[in-house]
Amino acid sequence: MKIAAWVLKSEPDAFSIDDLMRLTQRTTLWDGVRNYQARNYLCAMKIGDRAFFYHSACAKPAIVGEARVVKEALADPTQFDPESKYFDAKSTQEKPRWFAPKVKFVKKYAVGLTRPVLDQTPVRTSQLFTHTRLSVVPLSAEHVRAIDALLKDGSN
DNA sequence: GCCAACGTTGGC
DNA sequence: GCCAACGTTGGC
Repeated sequence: MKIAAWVLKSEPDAFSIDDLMRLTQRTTLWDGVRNYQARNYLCAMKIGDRAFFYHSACAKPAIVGEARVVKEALADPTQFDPESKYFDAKSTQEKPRWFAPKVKFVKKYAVGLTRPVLDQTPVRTSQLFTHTRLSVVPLSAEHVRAIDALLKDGSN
């Protein structure tokens, strides 16, 4: 599958799209990911790539907006910080295990694209729903077209 | 709060 | 290298 865009999942209680909007430069390092497949996807992200922001583990799981990759992944600093909950004793500066790209807020949707809505489109076949535990997921061009179609005729 | 799915760890 | 135990995620 040719990757056309990404989905970044976050629990809004921990870090929501509103939190991203409030940050200086509306930019953040997407750190703390500790899953190898997700890590590989983070490393594959290129500057300019589109990344949909998904709220998970909450009352209304949904794609709530989008961001854009502004810096390709570099060693995730939290893995070296013993104070961080993402500290990894097996990581070294020479051989980091975990990487984090930088993403910037692009927009928040007036109406989020909820699970039941996405389930009625080809997006249901994406790893967002077939590999529910993955927190970074690639989307195909078909998936992106389906999302754009929803955005066009909705209140967004 | 429950439960299913699944990734990770560690003993052998 | 297998597999059981365990921890975490995420939808409901």
